[in-house]
Amino acid sequence: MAGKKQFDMDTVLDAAMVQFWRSGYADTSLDDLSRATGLNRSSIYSSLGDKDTLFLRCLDRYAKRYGDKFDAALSCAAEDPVAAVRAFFDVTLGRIADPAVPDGCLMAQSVMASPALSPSVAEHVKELFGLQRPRLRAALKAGGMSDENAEGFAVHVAAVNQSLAVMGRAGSSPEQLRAIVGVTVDALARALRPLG
Amino acid sequence: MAGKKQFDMDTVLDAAMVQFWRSGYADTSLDDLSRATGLNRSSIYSSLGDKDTLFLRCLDRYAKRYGDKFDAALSCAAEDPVAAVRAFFDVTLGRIADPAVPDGCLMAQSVMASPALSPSVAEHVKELFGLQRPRLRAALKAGGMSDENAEGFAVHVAAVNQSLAVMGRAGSSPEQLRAIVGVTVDALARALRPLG
DNA sequence: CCCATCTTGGACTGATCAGTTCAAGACGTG
DNA sequence: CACGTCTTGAACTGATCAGTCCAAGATGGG
Repeated sequence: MAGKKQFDMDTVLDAAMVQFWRSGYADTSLDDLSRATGLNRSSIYSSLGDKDTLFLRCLDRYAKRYGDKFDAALSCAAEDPVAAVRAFFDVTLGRIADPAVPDGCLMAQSVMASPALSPSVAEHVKELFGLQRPRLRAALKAGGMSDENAEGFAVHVAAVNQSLAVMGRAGSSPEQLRAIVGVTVDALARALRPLG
Repeated sequence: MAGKKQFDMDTVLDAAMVQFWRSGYADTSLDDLSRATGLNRSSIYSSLGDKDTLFLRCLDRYAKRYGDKFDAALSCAAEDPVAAVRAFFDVTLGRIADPAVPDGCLMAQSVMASPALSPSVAEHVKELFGLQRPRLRAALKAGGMSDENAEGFAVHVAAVNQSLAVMGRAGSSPEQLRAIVGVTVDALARALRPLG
């Protein structure tokens, strides 16, 4: 059965990430990971490391994948910051609406569960989670916002964006999620057109 | 050692609630609960039921305690809806700042972990979590807001309020948390003074 | 065609989990 | 003072956990 790796690393990491994403770190056993990836326990250990190591890989994978999408959404911030923030929220709304992927947010639920994680993993989660605010601040400043306003809106938008996953998992409808971001986008549009 | 109950039920329920609040359902073992409450396993079972039953009691206790505070904060909505929403957020900000109580939010983290809970418990969590929105909607309508605006702001405020617990657990400072609610309160003030 | 190498599957370990059982013993009643 | 009742502590059960180990066997180089 062996001699050559019998699996595609990307496929396996995606499957593991989805498993952690759906059930969280504590409620994902190695048997769950084995079932989800199709790999045996010893194959997981030899190829992906122990549970903490694999979890960190999945966190990084998640942060990279959606971080890139967030960056792309915000890339037009200099020309149209309101459209950029709208596109930013659309990344999350699209992810929540995507039936191919769990609802919720791996980062948000890992942060919430951080007291139960090992300290080093918890620290890593918070670092990745904290990347969102500077990303937004830079975009808003590029869009012409003052330092102070950009700081305040950045943390607000990051918070609202994160809340969508919780509200979605709590059963809020897509319309309700759009209403949540609508208030923020309107406030941003007004802050950027103080003369309007 | 026995013949009469050796503990105060309120004290014990508070201790159990705090334990679930700090560590979540999955990462709270009966040994943890036994240590936190000072009660033996069999005493927990005979007096408080099994883990699910006790968890439900703690959820209800949490929802009642803070639900009452939220109601009190919103009671002045008819006269001053902006101050009411500000007071609403202050309940959460005060809770997060209170060192006597864990950061995070028992409801939010239970919702996030709901796929790992038993279906009936998950359903109960979502019901309790969903009480926030109608509470806010009624207050905003009492404050003179249109049905449509009240609905949108209610779900937005509920989302932002929930996000404070996540952001706080992720390490956001009290100033950042205030900035998050500041954007929402400003938007609300503007929506309520369309002629200003 | 053969052998060294490496993946794989499954069995195993010790720890911990939720939940049960029961004897020991403290209380209140008579 | 004696007895029934009820709480309590500790031991126990079967399941599941993360992590380890090793024989079986497929592969590719020589």
